[in-house]
Amino acid sequence: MKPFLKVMKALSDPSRVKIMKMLQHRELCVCEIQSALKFAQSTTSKHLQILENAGLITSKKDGLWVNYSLSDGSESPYAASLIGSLRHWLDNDPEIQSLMAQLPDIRREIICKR
Amino acid sequence: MKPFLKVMKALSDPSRVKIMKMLQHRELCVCEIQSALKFAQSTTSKHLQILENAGLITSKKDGLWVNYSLSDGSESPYAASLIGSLRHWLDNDPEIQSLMAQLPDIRREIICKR
DNA sequence: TCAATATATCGCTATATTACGATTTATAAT
DNA sequence: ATTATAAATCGTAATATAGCGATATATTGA
Repeated sequence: MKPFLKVMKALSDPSRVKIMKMLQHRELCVCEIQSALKFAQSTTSKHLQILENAGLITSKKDGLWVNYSLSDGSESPYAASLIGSLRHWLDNDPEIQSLMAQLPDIRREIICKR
Repeated sequence: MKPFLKVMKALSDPSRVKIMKMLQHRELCVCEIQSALKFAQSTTSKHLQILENAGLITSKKDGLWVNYSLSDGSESPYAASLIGSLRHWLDNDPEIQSLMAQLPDIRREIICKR
């Protein structure tokens, strides 16, 4: 039951759902997500840990950056199913849409270096 | 986003997942569910309200009893999808299995009347 | 080696959730 | 009408979650 609940809990938070939707478009580093959601760095990192622990996203280190992307779902059938459903869900949500609109402007070379 | 989050939150609690799995087998009244989960009546009722509010279950009054059953999903596409997935998910979970084993013995005529 | 940058983790506070008992409401039977 | 039963709602305490700033860790470049 735990793996299932992890996926449900992970997707019970609007910020984490937003992260999932952003990652549908491209992989992102922590500071890009932080900038998009206007959260503290620690908060952003925590959300990412929760999503990763549920098997919904994966991370790949690249020098100083950690790139997060959608998981292939091999870790959890529940994650796999929800990742698939989320691809077409919530695209018409106004909050998601405005977030997607600003996504092209969020580039690590410009946004990061604090 | 709210309707989606309601479904995810509703399914983030192990007791509510158990209720969903029990309702796959047959409709149940509050005191039957209460007896199966060993919860106080108010706690049981609250869980049912949360599931119903998410569009995952529906209720039908029959005299003193309120019978709860799985929703047809027409209220929420997210609920519809998860109701479908849950039909085959978690059947091998030990907690779910032992709950299902005792389900035949939980009958309102015997259990209720407190 | 030292400084700068990106991320992760820790400690704390505010808020949300879960559980209970007590009370209220609705229905049925006497 | 009165009593009994099933369920819903209210108030409250315990626990979990989300957010932040401060700190620790890891990597890069000078």
